[in-house]
Amino acid sequence: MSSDKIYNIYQKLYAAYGPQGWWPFINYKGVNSSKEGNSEGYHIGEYSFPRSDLECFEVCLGSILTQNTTFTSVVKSLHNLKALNALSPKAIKKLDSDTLKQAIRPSGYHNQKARYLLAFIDFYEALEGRTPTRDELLAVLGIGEETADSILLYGYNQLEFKVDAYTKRILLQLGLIDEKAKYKDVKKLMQESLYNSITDDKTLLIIYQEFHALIVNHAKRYYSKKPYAEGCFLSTEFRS
DNA sequence: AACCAGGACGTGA
DNA sequence: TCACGTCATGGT
Repeated sequence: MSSDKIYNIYQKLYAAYGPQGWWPFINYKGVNSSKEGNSEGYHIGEYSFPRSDLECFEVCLGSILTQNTTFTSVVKSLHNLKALNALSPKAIKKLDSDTLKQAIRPSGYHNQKARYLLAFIDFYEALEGRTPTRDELLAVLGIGEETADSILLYGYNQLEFKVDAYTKRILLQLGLIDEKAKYKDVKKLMQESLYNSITDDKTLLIIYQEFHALIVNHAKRYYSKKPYAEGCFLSTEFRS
């Protein structure tokens, strides 16, 4: 049954790569923060994040900035904002438009992402610390399904599985979904499968957070350049 | 030098 | 609904 396959995939990825320590925070310096391919920000094996409203907001910032871009580019943008002392909602709002655009330029789409950030900040401030619903997030300009789930999963510790292009690509390769599978279809498969395997919500949350990170880690190695799945240990086991 | 990156929106069928 | 063009910089 495919529920078992999904959890089995998680176990194999975890066995191969270990805990990933997402979401990365630019001000976090832990003993385990020197993760392969990344130099900072990851809190491997620690799950009490975000530790403040500012860290929650940083997840939101990063989730928007990382749209269709690598996170290393986002880190540059976040450092630019930090240099402007503008990692808070109020401080970003005070920046003049061109300064903001220049700061986030490394992550691409700086014109529309600047608008997205400002739109989100208005929304975020109106929350006054409350956890947003998924529908509320989706109503904000610039927040689609993946970004909403990213914010909820890593910024607010909500049980919302984050599906990205890599997730679809791997599941398609393994024959667990078809090409026309939509975001909600893939999310439903992941969540229902994991729910059948894990009953404890706290454990489930950690798995949601680690699983997506593990998928990205694995996909960067074997699902970035075609032909996909070359050398992928999942592909040789699950397909057939 | 083409291709892809931790996507979302606007438009017209 | 859905397919398609657009948005932009940076790395391989």
